[in-house]
Amino acid sequence: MSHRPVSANGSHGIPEATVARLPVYLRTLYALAENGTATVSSEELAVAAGVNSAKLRKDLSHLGSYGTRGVGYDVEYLVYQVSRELGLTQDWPVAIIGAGNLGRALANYGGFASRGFRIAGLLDSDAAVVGTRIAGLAVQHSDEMETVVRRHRVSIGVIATPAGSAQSVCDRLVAAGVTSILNFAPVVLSVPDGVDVRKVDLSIELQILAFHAQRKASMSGPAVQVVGS
Amino acid sequence: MSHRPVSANGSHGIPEATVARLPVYLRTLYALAENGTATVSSEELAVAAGVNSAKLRKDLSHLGSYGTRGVGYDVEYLVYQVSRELGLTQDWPVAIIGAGNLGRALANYGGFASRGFRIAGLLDSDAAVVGTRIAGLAVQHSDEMETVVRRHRVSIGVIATPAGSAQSVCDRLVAAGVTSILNFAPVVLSVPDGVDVRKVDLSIELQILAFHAQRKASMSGPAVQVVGS
DNA sequence: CCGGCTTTGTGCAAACATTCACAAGGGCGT
DNA sequence: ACGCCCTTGTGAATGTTTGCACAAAGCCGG
Ligand SMILES: NC(=O)c1ccc[n+]([C@@H]2O[C@H](COP(=O)([O-])OP(=O)(O)OC[C@H]3O[C@@H](n4cnc5c(N)ncnc54)[C@H](O)[C@@H]3O)[C@@H](O)[C@H]2O)c1
Ligand SMILES: NC(=O)c1ccc[n+]([C@@H]2O[C@H](COP(=O)([O-])OP(=O)(O)OC[C@H]3O[C@@H](n4cnc5c(N)ncnc54)[C@H](O)[C@@H]3O)[C@@H](O)[C@H]2O)c1
Repeated sequence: MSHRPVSANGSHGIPEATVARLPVYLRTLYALAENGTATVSSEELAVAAGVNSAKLRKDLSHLGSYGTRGVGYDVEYLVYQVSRELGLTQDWPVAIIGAGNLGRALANYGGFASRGFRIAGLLDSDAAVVGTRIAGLAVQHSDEMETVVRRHRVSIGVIATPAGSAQSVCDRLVAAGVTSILNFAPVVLSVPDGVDVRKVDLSIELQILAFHAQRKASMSGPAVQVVGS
Repeated sequence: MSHRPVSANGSHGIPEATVARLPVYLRTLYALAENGTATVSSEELAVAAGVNSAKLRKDLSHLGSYGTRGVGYDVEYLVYQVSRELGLTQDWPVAIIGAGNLGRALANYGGFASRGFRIAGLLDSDAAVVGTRIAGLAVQHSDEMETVVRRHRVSIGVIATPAGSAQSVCDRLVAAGVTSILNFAPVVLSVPDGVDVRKVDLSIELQILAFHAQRKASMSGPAVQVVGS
């Protein structure tokens, strides 16, 4: 997903690749903290997070100099710093549009609320679904989208409708003031500048796996190997 | 560049970034085909897929020279070529481990089977769930994992269990012969060389969105708009 | 058959990302 | 108080991805 190339490398010059890894570090740090670990070296943390330790250090160095040479990082302190950088010290109201199979699974997902993401609304256009309660939340009609977004100051919208409705739902969310969208529908959404879209696409992930699986298979399988040279 | 004389280039040269975009192009091409479009230019396809047209052309050039200068690409032919490259001309049996909220949503997901991915098994360790039918499939006990993987020659496994079980499920899948894993559990899986893991993590995506949302908020909010004192 | 128009395929340079390798810094044992 | 040992933070080297810009190539109208 290409984002705008961030106009100027202002005070916040954190590379996109780093931003994408910070949540992984954070999760790893939480696990360590729960485990009673007070201090961790870049090497240990890197192994636990599945990355190279130099990369981890460089990533963390973008947030500031929070380690102690010869010792490592204070787990609790680093949790705080990473959380702050990611904006997790505040609450983020989220609206989920589409209460089908996926929308319901998302609403039921505990890990959702666990990091400050609060479901402010669960909307659907199907009258048969509206009014039912999911995870303690009553499904609202999607006519309420604008109202919900404004009342709860929702800035993050999750699209879990069929592909055909995704763009129009997206447009409405944006018009209502949402500036960040997580899209589960298999379509490329088009949005105005200033709005961030991230997609989660099961089918794409499987196809990427299939590509590599095929490559592996043609290696050890039939004798169709090494032609080039 | 040294001109490799022949053969389609099955040789291992497609950049990872390209591989990740091919499924998007493929989806876009299917939409065009359904729409009756027979031929498409790189510019049109690029816009529909949400990428730069030079990038698209370079991506496609890795598969071979399938365009016609002055005209564009034949949609149907390109669908075939991209599909072949991704390994979608064959069937990929998939096993889903964990038939909870997410596992059930996945099993019910139509787009799953639509590209040659066939659910060969849906497994769970909970006796209360085993035996129930989901999307026409009986949930099997996870003791059957090895049997299912071997009998159906499953090479792609989908992990939809709680985080705590994910690594052990992963180990068993790998031991049984699975070499590609799609992981929905919020943990870093460790696997031997030769095994591919891709993760889908809702929580990470939200945190990335929160980071950018925070930055946007601090732009227009308080007078941080550096203008030069 | 030719010249003009359009669009591909790619050389190249810049931007971005990863990794190595080590000097600088800091704690700890003596 | 000192020096040893460990680990951070980062310059520099290397690798990857992007996007521009344009020559080469194919179609079409005349
Ligand atoms: N289920 C999965 O595992 C899965 C996986 C990957 C992607 N997806 C994608 O996620 C999306 C949802 O999948 P699903 O399985 O939940 O589908 P679903 O059909 O079960 O649910 C879709 C819901 O959206 C509602 N809806 C339709 N149009 C709407 C609108 N304009 N406004 C509000 N609500 C609307 C429908 O009433 C329905 O309840 C689809 O785009 C699907 O391709 C699903
Ligand atoms: N629900 C979501 O929207 C969502 C979103 C993102 C990530 N996730 C992650 O996906 C995973 C599944 O989420 P869920 O909401 O479906 O949870 P869930 O609790 O509803 O389902 C988990 C299922 O896995 C089964 N299970 C547990 N251990 C097992 C084992 N060893 N072998 C086989 N099956 C086993 C359980 O019996 C249960 O049926 C979790 O790791 C969760 O963090 C879920």
